[in-house]
Amino acid sequence: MRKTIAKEAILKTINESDTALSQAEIQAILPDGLCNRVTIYRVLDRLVEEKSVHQITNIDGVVKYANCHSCSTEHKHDHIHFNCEKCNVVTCVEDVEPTFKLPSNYQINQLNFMVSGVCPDCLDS
Amino acid sequence: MRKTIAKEAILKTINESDTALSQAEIQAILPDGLCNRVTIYRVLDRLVEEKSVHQITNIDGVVKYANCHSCSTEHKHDHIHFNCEKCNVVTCVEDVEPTFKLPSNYQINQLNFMVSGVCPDCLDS
DNA sequence: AATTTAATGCAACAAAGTTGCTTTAACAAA
DNA sequence: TTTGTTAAAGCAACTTTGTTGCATTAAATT
Ligand SMILES: [Mn+2]
Ligand SMILES: [Mn+2]
Ligand SMILES: [Zn+2]
Ligand SMILES: [Zn+2]
Repeated sequence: MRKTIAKEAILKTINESDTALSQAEIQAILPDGLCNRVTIYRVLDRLVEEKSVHQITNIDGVVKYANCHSCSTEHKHDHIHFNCEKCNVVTCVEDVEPTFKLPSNYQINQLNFMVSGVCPDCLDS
Repeated sequence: MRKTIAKEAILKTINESDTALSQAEIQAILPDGLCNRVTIYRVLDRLVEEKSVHQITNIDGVVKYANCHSCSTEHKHDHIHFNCEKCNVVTCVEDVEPTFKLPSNYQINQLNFMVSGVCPDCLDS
């Protein structure tokens, strides 16, 4: 994957954010005119394929992207994600990995665990 | 909520299915011309509000609807859902409820736990 | 049977994402 | 440094999916 202005800016946006971002949110953050909206879609696809970012599907169906925090050895993204219904923010709860026991005759490729409610910040205010 | 032909047919379709169904899938199952596609959207919204069916957001963002199986006392839907990448079917794995420990300063309203991979049926074939 | 109003049908609209194709620019080789 | 190759970007058109407004229909209550 070539090191283009759009790719660098989008990856930087995701990595500097402490919440998961959608295409629309990334577009809003990027300097106006930095790149076409189609380019954002295409760069995001490539970043996911390249395993440079994680993909989360929010409880409302909107796809969000988050930085790979501790994926140096292995690309892993099995923690819980929290969707705040007040501030509409999705965060990686990196230290909370759920446990569950599916029968062994299921082949597991991917997890998407969403918890929705009200975040600590919105609760005390 | 009034007992209409569309509502009865849609609820029956969901209840008779052993997999979760999307609006598009329900529309394909219903007899042609039974009701307008907009009606399906509106009936589904009401069935969810009325707590007659459960709502699941698949890993691809598509919303699916499943019957309330053991919700006579309480409307609860915290088990895992499995998305098969081969047969493209979403099933409720009713007996597998994940455990996780979020800090108490999170207010939890709703869960959406998806596991994606290959289902037992598709594995041995 | 008459009344009320929830529910439906239909058309138009809106949001979100995709595709085809031309042009641009990253980057490697000469 | 120039040249060639092709991935990536821009742009317009399109598709898909879901929503809204409003007139009409039909459930349910009296
Ligand atoms: Mn995450
Ligand atoms: Mn279920
Ligand atoms: Zn919040
Ligand atoms: Zn399958």
